[in-house]
Amino acid sequence: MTRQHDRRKVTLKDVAAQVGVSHTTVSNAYIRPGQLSAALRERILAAAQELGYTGPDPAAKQLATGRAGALGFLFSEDLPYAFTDPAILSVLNGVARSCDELETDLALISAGSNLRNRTAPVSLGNAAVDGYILYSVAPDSRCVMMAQQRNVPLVVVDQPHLNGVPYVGIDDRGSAYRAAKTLLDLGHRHFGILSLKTAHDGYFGPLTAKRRANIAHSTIAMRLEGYVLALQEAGIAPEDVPTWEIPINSEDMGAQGVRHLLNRAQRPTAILAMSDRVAIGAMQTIRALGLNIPQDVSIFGFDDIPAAEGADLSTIRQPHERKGTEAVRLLRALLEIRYDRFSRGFERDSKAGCGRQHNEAAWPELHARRNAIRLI
Amino acid sequence: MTRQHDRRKVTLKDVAAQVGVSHTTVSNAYIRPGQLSAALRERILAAAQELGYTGPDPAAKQLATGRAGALGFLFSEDLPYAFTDPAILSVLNGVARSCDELETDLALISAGSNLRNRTAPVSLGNAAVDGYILYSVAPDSRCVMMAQQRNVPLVVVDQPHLNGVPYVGIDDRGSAYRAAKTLLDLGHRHFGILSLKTAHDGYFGPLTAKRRANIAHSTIAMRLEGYVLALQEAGIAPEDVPTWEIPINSEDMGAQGVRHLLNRAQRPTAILAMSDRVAIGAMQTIRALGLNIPQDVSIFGFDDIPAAEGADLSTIRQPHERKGTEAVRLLRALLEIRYDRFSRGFERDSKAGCGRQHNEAAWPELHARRNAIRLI
DNA sequence: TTGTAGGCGTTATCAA
DNA sequence: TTGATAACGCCTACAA
Repeated sequence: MTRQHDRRKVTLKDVAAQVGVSHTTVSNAYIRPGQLSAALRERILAAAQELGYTGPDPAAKQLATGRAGALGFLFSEDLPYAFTDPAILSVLNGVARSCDELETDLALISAGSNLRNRTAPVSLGNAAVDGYILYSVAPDSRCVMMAQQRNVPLVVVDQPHLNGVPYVGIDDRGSAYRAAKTLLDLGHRHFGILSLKTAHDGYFGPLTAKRRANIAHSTIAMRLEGYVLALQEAGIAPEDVPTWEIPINSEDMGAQGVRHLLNRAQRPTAILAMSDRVAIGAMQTIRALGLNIPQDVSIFGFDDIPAAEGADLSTIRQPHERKGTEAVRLLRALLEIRYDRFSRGFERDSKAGCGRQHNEAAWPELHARRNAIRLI
Repeated sequence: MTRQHDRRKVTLKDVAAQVGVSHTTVSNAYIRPGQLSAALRERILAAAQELGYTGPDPAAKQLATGRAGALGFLFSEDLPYAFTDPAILSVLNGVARSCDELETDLALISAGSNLRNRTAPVSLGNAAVDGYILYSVAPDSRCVMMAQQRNVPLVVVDQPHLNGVPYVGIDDRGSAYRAAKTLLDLGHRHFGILSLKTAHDGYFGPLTAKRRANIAHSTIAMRLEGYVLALQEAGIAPEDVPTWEIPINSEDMGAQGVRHLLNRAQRPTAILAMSDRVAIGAMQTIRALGLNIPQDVSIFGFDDIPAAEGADLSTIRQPHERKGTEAVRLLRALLEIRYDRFSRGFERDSKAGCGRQHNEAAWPELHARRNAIRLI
């Protein structure tokens, strides 16, 4: 039967026929060079070359072995945004580096444009991957459901609260607490908070109580908790701390948002920003308003992106790249267990290496730079 | 036979058995909903849900259909570098956006660490992709050979000279010519050139005649040609134009390299830099030396990365993102032809849409900003 | 509208 | 050291 393929692909069989051996032997020539004589292998490779055989077909190999040799990285963000965010890029960088070392392919999948209409990208179901790294994807996203349905190992980064799925991330709450504490220790009593988005609805405005109770991303929730906790300990009520939510993590949004914090009778002397990009944007506005940093207003960021150092911004350092490498490492561990189990035919303790892991061990560092130091 | 898989995967067959239909019908339920009654489809989907069937296995589907539904993007650079280069990121962004729209997966493959030891990444041969986009990969690289061996459609970006492979890129020579011409028209007669790497050997030094004759990346060669052509037309001999080669496209390298151009008896009044990052770095050094821009030294960049505007740097605007979308578009066209040919069983003119394409039509724009304007 | 049969290209098992 | 045979899970032309 002719089938749909007119010009048939060169296959193992063709090579086998040419050399006069079985296709198994040809397969071995590629996979287990030790299983056949060097001379024969030589002949086979030569014949393959001559026939234009390009090596085992990935799909067929994958079907036969059950492994794709690739893993997927799922973004929560639009790609256009993701590729401008230094923090995301660093994580991705770590992931890519690890994949490179492990000779594993990396498939990029963006949930971005699908978050709003709540439909998951088809890629998610189709991608030839052995497992997924979910980067900061809201747990209620369809993407997460689809990824789980794939029934492949998962690891989440910067987004816990997925049962039985290992998690890589820092102690966001503790870090935020330390940021606020640092400013408190410098004598500040009037604070303003610039919060990242609590939902995917493009909201720009005060963080209302209702929104505060329904924060989609736990990293945001944790940071907020950390700030609030420190302030409460100092006798400052959360209601008295103006908090502005911005929909996009960008300098521009920070610049706009901070205006609403400064523009009030009791002007804050200290700003807690949930990211460095936001903080850096805020600094521009602060200066544009004729205020001095840190004499008039102190500011504290989060992430320690490269630009933070140039801006002399105090911040929390995250080991972004290591988050990526850790995620790959965890995923690999899960995969090994899985394949091991299948090949040996026994059930291992499914908790081994699979349970929730935090990997928070003293990762974040506090970097107090000039701009956070209150002089008076 | 038990095979290696102990806990067998749920397959079409299982669902079919459960519902009491053939597996073809189940397949149709997923692929051609119109081919069966809505009620039956409903029953099938319910059964699938119940049994934990996660949908057609990607590998099996790929083997049966001959398509992976994914394409590969091959970097010439180390990933750590690639993810810091605004120009590359923009291209990648365009690629990713197109893939998203086409519901196609995107596999990232870095040739970086393999360029030196001249071995291609195994991923290249294993990746489940229908075609490759080669981004600025030297044509003599093993990667290119491997990619060609895969016998899948290819598109190259910023790196022509691959026979029969479509090419996406701007008119680098013409653009460089215009950059140089702009400075000439302003009255400059003493130039210095900051060249990007001509080989992957980490060389930092004057661009020798020998190196000039063996430039690995044609974009570099073209830009150099454009500069030289314009200068020659103005009666300036190439030998009289100090040219410094730097191994990495970074601000730091630009800052270091320009020192060697300025540090000579006849100090150049105009610097031609092959990238904005290099130019921006150079500007720092120029100012650090107490020289004014553009009064003492004018400078011209290439790329128009976002930072160029802030730095007030005159430059050549490249449509980075569109390069990415164009590459995907071309690749898609090739794939359609290929599949079409196979499925219809006739040979189309293989030149149709396959030959070299330049897509240069008036893409680059010249952006002359303040810093290139000579006042005297 | 549904089912049958064959094929996609490879790897794994086990016997020779 | 080599080879026959059976999966792997799905798709599709064609027959019913």
